Amino acid sequence: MTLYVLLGPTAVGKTELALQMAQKLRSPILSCDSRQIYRGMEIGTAAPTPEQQRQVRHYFVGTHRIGQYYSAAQYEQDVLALVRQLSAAHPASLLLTGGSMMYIDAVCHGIDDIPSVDSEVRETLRRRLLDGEIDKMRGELRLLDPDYYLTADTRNPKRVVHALEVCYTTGRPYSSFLRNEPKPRPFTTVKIGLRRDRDELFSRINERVDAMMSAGLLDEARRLYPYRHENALNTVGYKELFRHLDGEWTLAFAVEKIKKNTRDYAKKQMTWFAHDADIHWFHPDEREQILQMIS
RNA sequence: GGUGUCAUAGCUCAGUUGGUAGAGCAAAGGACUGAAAAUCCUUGUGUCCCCGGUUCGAUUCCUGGUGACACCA
Repeated sequence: MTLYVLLGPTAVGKTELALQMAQKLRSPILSCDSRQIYRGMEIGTAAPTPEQQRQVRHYFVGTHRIGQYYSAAQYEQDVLALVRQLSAAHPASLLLTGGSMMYIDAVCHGIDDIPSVDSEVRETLRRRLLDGEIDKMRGELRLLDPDYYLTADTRNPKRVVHALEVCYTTGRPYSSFLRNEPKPRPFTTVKIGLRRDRDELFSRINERVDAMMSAGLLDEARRLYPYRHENALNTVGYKELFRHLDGEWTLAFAVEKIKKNTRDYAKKQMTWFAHDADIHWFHPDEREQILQMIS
């Protein structure tokens, strides 16, 4: 079995090409997008339209309620289970597509098995972080997991908190769970990357944000406003409009911020992908070559 | 046409009592192991409008240009 992975920065043109690839492969589409997972964020996440979803069966789109916990590790498990389930009907190949870097790696490379964090521990540490105890927490991590402390970016509170969560939940150093070895998979992966010149990509991003606004992104944000503290909505396109709805920013300013933050996100994706030597790169217009490659 | 004000980074501007300059925004680079569209780190960008003068030294002071703006005609 071959798992084709179509990846690339946001707005590069994955969705359209994925449909054609899926039809050629006679595969459903396994979406790999940490925000399209959630229901109700269709406009802001540029989710595949109902029409597109009628053409090809999509998985992992709109499957979760906003507020439901989800993670890259959960995604890894879900994809592996789905692949097992689909392999009878699709023994030769499947198509996975999206731009969530960590989710892609979770599927292709694997995330080390780390016990689930106890929810009380999580809540306690979250509270302590809010109470400004980050320095104290750093000190605790240094004692509990000196190895990790040396290499970790301890200026990033998320890194410190998560490592501590695992230490306190398991009674073992966080780093003792890290093997960083590729996990065996029942498929081989072929990664196809889409890229464009930066100017070209940035124009597309700017235009797409305008298109989202015309399509009713502001109304979508209004509907989601009551849930704005959920992690799912800590997302480009919504967080900026929430500040507008709070009266902090003018609408025009919020829209400019969405464009800017989307551009930054795209750059971040490209930085991540640049280290992956397994990716075969194409311009989205090289459709024939890509379809050739998967035949 | 006259008078005045201004001219500094891609943009908006600060500053140098004369010792070749710094903020915000924009931009660029990087990290990333269970919330990753998250979170975190790093970095400049320069004929200081042009010609000349004074000075050891001018982006800064002075003469003259050029351009923008304002007011007066």
